[in-house]
Amino acid sequence: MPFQSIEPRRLYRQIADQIRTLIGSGEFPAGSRLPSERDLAKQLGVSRPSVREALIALEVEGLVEVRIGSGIYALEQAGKPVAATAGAVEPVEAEAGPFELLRARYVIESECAALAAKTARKPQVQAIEAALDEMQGEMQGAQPPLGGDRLFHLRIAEATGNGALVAVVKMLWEERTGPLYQQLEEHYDSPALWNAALAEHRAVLKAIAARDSAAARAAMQRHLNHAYKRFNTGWDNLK
Amino acid sequence: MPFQSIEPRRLYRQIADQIRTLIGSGEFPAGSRLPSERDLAKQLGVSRPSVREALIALEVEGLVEVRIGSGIYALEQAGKPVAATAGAVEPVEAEAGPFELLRARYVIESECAALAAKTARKPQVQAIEAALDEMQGEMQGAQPPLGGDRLFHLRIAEATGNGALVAVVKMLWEERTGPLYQQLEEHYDSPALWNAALAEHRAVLKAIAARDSAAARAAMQRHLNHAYKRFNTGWDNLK
DNA sequence: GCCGGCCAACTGGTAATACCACTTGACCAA
DNA sequence: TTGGTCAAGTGGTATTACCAGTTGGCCGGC
Repeated sequence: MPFQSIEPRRLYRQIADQIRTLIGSGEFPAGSRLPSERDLAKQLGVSRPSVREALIALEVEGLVEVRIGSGIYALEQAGKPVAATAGAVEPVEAEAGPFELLRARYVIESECAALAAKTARKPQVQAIEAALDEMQGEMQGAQPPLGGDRLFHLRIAEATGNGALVAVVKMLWEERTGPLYQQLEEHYDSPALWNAALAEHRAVLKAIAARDSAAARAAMQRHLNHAYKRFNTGWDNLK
Repeated sequence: MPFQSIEPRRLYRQIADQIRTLIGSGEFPAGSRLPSERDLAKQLGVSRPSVREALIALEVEGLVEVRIGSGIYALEQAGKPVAATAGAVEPVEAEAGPFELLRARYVIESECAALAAKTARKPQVQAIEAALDEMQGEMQGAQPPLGGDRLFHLRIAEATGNGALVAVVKMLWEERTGPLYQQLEEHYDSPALWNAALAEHRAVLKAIAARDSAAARAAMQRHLNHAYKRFNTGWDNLK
């Protein structure tokens, strides 16, 4: 019984999503003026306060600028999640956002696992175990174990004792909130796949508990490699 | 005539600032429930819609969580620079900020160099060379070649073709702005040390240009290891 | 013709109010 | 103990109104 938590997304978020999409798709180019709050409310069939709430959310995100008495203007999207970090040189091989992230995690988290195997003590190992337990608990509740999954990877980073690495892993994980990612999550969301992920997690934990640095690195590499492949099939299905 | 633009900060921002301060000062500890929207409006002397707008701004920033029918709750402040990322478990080996960062860079940038050796093409190699030239130019001007140094490491990350890795390297570099770091920079700032760093950079570049992945990794490790030691002597001198 | 000021239309800013849906906890009955 | 109901409190949304700022056109004067 795959109950997915009933979560009536609040109106202002739905409105913000729509406007965000319109800006992203070039419907409202950077610098252009959007319709007035009243017009937006009318066109969207919602009240003006709701539109205002959505606009404030977008303003905080830095997507639009509100000028009193003048109107609402779309802004340059300087700080796109990650991809927009185009350097002075053209990219070598363009890779879509989610896959970029997974490759980066492959590189970084494998080394984290290797390091953790050297530095982790009992409390750290227990913390990782607890994350696995939470993951399993979520799965028994027929929920996608996203919380436990995240916790597992963070705990390993924490076990390195290096706050900067924790911050990096956390940062990469935050990127999973993008819309593209969420579509892929759905393809990923089957009990069989999650069970596979859980088993791979256990292998990583086992290597860390055994202080086997090379094995921990290899296990994490295997895990993220599989995740990459699983996403890839989901990607193909989307097209 | 230092006119500062008359900018009547919008009400919702003022309200958000106040609440943000209260959360930051521990008045509303993480997890605690804030007064209801109606109470906040009454206490602040503003209307409820304005309070709602402020709360939505804070919600987008990740400072509070709004639960329908229940109330508003202060959240953990996860996103502080780096150090405040105290995990649920006590750190293994406490390490001061700058050394944490260098260790993290050691792990991550070594792999970046190894990857770059595989993926870099001529334009990327030339971009790295340009960064070295800039570094050398700054040194001839008797300046600490911070700009060129940063550029060198960023160019290597860009040469991997992975935007996420670029973002990570950039993020770690930003942390160099801390006060503690700057004190150390002074100790680091001698022509002899910078010349050593430049030579190490060249070794990395040579390996990447030669498509030698393992050598690139080793060269970068050597470089950051030396940086670590140089900082360490500076650290001892401080005490 | 050109410049200045005025004014009206439009825009966002804020407030007040009302009603709905949800959560919570107390209370009560089986 | 269990479950159910119910009322109070909470956030969600809509409606309405009015204020204050911006904008652009109009019209007078120079």
